[in-house]
Amino acid sequence: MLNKQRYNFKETETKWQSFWNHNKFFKANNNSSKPKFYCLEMFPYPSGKIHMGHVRNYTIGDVLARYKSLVGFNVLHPMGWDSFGMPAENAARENFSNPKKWTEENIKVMKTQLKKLGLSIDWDREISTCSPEYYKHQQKLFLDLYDKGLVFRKESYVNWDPVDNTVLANEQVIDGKGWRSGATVQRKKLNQWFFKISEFSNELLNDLDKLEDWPTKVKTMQKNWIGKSFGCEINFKIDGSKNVDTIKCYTTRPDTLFGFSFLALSVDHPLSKYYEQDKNFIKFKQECSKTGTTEESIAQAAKIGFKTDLLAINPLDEKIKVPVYFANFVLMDYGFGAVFGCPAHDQRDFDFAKKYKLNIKTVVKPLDKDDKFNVSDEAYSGPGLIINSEYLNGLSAPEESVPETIKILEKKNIGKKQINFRLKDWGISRQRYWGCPIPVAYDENNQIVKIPVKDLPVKLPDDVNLNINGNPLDKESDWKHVEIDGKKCIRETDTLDTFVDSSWYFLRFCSANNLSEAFEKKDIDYWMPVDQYIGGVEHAILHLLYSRFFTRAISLNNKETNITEPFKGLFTQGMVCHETYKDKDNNWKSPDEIVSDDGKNFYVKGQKENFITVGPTESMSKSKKNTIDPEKMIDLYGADSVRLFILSDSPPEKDVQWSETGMTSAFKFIQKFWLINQEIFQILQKEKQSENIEIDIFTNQAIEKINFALEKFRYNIIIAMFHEIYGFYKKISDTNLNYSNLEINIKKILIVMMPVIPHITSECLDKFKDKIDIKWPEINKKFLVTSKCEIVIQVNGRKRNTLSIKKGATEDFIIKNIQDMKLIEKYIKDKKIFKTIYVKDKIINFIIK
RNA sequence: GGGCGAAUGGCGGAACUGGUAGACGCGCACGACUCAAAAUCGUGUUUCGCAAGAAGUGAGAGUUCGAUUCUCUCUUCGCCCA
Repeated sequence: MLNKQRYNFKETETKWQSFWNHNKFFKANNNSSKPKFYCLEMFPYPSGKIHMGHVRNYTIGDVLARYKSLVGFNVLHPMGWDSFGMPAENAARENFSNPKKWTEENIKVMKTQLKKLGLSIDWDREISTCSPEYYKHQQKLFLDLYDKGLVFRKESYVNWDPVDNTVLANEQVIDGKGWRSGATVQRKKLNQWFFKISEFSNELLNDLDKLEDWPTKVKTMQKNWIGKSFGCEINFKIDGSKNVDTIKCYTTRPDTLFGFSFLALSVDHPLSKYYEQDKNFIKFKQECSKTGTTEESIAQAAKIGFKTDLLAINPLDEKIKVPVYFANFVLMDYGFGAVFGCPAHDQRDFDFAKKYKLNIKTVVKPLDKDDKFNVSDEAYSGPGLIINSEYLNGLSAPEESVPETIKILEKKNIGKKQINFRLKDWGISRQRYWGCPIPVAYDENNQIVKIPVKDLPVKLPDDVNLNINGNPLDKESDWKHVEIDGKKCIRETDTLDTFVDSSWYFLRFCSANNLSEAFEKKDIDYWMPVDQYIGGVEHAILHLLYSRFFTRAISLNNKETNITEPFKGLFTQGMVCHETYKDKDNNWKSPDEIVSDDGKNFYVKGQKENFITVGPTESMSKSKKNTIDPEKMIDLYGADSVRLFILSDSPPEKDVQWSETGMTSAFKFIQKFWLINQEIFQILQKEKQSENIEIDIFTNQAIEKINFALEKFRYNIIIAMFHEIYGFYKKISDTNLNYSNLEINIKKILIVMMPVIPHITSECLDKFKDKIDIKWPEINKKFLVTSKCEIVIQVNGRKRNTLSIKKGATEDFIIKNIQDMKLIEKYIKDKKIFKTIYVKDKIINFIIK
């Protein structure tokens, strides 16, 4: 009898992981004649432990990388750590530790965890953005961009916490209040560093069309973010001041000029200098500073204005003069810091006009309304026809009216067509310790001095006092004071936004071990672009846009590199979700804190009376306590089982629901699969029988389906195929006959299962004495076409029967067969067939009356 | 408010260019093994109906011999932007 052994996943997985490790099995070769494939998943932030989102992300990538490698590509599949950032600083402050130590410990833990998943990663290329070996190159790149004029300094607003005396990131502002102090956040001007991303607005927009392997959803999001608008600038003549003749405005709706009722300026508009002595204006400006810096907070804030003594003249009708205000909803960053107000057709202007009792004149009517249409409760911003506008009347808005108005303004020489972008320059200064130091200093005249390349990297000081308000680097006087070329200077204490670190790490992977340069031309030429980038959709805008910008910025005026798009293919995976639980006191409970006797009603462990309310399935988060620890799952069920389950239930781009039963079912499959492999291996030792063509047919068809699913990221149907494969080979194995074509086919099956469950398949393949070259099997097309087919017989489009018949039959032949067999007799009895539709080898449809 | 996407059994989800709806898994039911249970294996499982049969892919219309698939309107949900 068979000696059935239970599969010891721990032993087998450890064995293969150390085999891959020691043999550097996944080392990518920089000098290969093979075609390359660069497979990259978004690198993790080392927050402590890996979570299920990582497991899903890296499993998806690993399946692809292993598949491509088996198909014959030279695969680059690296991993690194996005290791600068605030959480390290916060954690260190709380634990009186050090961000560096905290980060390095986390990396150690998470690396071990990732290795337990059996990922096919070239660990020799591991990078960490917080290491000086990484950021010294980044500092060099920063200086290069500075020399190209793509880096500049300007005054800009930050979220200021007046209690903690510190700058807050947008996500640290919750309902307009500081996350730690709870103080109302103010806007404060600081001199900050920027990347001139706006220089590439047009390119970044137009080149989206080239990205065929990106989800359209992401492309649209980027398009909207860049926000190209067509409009015009208008010079409004100003009455009532010696200081100013005209004010320049940008608008996308010049066609509503006859509805013009006020002109609004940003408090930072150059004109504000004439009001700085005015107490009321100072008070107003202070009031404005209470509004946050995000677009959302500005949109939600109550609209307030400060009326000046100026009057703006309507360029289309000089008799009309309207007041000029300073207003809190106008930003200096957009247009020229001045907007013309047309309350009837812009909700913001409408709110403002209501508040200050300004004229509201309707100049556009919806198509289904008559000329007496009047805006009353809210602005109308939809399409329509122009009314109440003299010579513009009757034009369709906006498609005819906008260009026509621009033409008129241009003729009068008071305006011109202009294109505007919503995309603003990228502010990269952070008033934080745990980030890449900006490699510049300031001399005694406060002039910028670049740190000489020979002095790079500018290293972060190791031990700093984090328990102070503001940027810890400001207080490091030893570090701050530096002598450059004999001049006494003070270092820049701002550090770089961590998005900078991740904007070029994919280039570094190509030459990860080159100590002197960030990357080498020949490596980039070979590996770039990333063939498949995989990550969460939450990075669809910023990270991807910044990376696209940075790649272009590096290539600008650079003879060495001329790449523009870093990521040829993009795939965004869904989140991992789990049910949520609350106890009777409304506290979140984690899945391992609760138990059930009947599988329906849950209570808190050890407290039978404390019943649990099962909440909706939501993405795993610590705050809702609905997380599952991947390492526990790997220890309990093994990496292959976890990989199998995380791919099995939903298509990768959709959210997947974690379930204990799903997990155990994957585990059971691995066990069953091991047993059947043992059985088949025993059978293969027996005397050979004739061949069984069904095995070839099934196997080739299964591989065909798997190939298709792999190319389209339909990984869940691969898992479904695995179950079918099991079912088929179970039947074969039950015959207990060693068909002469069994061995060759079972080997093929083991290979195509490798990308998903690499450990168990490696172990099974290893049992065969004649070690085969493990390559992705070719499909033998002759097994894909079968000689017979089933014709569906329909009557009036409804399926009534089927007919199994040789392929290629004629319509007459089929009709004869059907009539002979009386297959559909009762449906066509006493009826007349007046039409027959026949699709060869598929369907025959009788139309009767 | 705008943009994008989705909606299929008790549940997660299959169905390539319009051509047998519900693959595969979970759950459930029954059976085998067992003193019993768990585990395992087998069978069944869209709904209504004893059956013949009928209905059926969010709702409604349209195109078609034939629509989960294409077009239009609507509803609900999700994501992003405001």
